[in-house]
Amino acid sequence: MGAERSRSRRADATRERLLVATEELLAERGSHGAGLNEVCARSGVAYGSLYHQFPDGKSDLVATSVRRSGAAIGELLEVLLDQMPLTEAVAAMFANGIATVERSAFARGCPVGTPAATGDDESLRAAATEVFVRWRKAIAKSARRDGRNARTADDLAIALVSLYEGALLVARTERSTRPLRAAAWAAAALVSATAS
Amino acid sequence: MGAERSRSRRADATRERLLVATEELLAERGSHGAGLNEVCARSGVAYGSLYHQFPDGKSDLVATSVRRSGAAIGELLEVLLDQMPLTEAVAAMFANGIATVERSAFARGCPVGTPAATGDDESLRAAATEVFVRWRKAIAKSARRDGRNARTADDLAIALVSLYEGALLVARTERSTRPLRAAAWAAAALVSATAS
DNA sequence: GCTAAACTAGATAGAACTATCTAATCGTGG
DNA sequence: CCACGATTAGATAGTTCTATCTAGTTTAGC
Repeated sequence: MGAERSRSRRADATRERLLVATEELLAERGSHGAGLNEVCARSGVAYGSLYHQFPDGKSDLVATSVRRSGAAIGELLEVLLDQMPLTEAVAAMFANGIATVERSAFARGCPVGTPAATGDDESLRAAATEVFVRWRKAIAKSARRDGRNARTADDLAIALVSLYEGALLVARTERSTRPLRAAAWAAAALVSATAS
Repeated sequence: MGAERSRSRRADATRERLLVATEELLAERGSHGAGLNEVCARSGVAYGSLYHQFPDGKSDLVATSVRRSGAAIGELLEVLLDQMPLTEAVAAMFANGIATVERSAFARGCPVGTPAATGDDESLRAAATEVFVRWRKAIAKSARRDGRNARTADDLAIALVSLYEGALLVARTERSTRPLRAAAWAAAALVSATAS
């Protein structure tokens, strides 16, 4: 799979700036609300460059952004799960979610879930699905290590991802971290309730 | 508050058709993805009528739709919570969510959460917040009846709403009811884990 | 049944968005 | 250090979106 084509340093920097701006906008307004004009304005990259870097246009840019954001969060999650027990890693992820919404004054939600919520585009949907599956697999693996059976571990992992996404959505809507704190508490209760 | 201005039967029917179409589109694509053109096309109502019925335009239409959908779901929830124990009512709500996404072939999510996820509009945000608060209050009341203290009841209620919204989002993204089934299982576990 | 108000219809203006195209600039291998 | 491919810039075309405007139709009260 996908050995990345080598690119110049300059091009990489441009891609990076475009993807950062796209990720922000997607987390704020979803896929329909993220206009390419604003992506360019925020990133300081010219319109033409966008289509050079992402020849398939918006669809390409959005799917790449979702995969990238999702991979970054996934890596963090995997590192945490390797270093500490499930309970603590889950708590850390919710703390991270709280930090995200607070830093942006409740403007930004999840850079994967927010665009996925509104996406009528198949490549976006596929990218978001891959991301959710990766997250879930990492959690399920840790849950099995603690002695849970495969089915319980999977269900727990899926529920934790859903809870995280939902709590970010509600928190951003209500402009309050309370939903995230309540969800973190519930996640902990869920983890211990399903402990072997 | 708000005694509704009396309206003709015809006007009520027009409003109704507009709101139904808007609710569908919002649940499918969020607020930015729901174009007024398509609202009119789906409802068979002319463009001008829309602005007669909703003089403040899209903002007005969307907020009204969110409030209406939210009230309908809230009423169902309240009725269920009055008729059966919390566990069963929660299970019924998740079953209802499964039916919704299946009936629409995974095209529609929550008519409140989906637009809220992408909303940069204050009236939409306020409407969605009211809806979430209503749902949560109904659940918390039932949870307190079962002997939970106020804090636990509130946190449980908030978490259940978040879990529901997140599971709908993930289920629609993955085109699978599995996230909703896992979330229903987790919700039941959460309810019994917090039982007095 | 007639009149006035409420409602509906469809055209249109103006802004925003995606995508494309041409010219200019950069930077790296020979 | 020069020449050529890779990259960037900004203008522009064609859609689609929101909102408004004017004319026509229906409903309800007297």
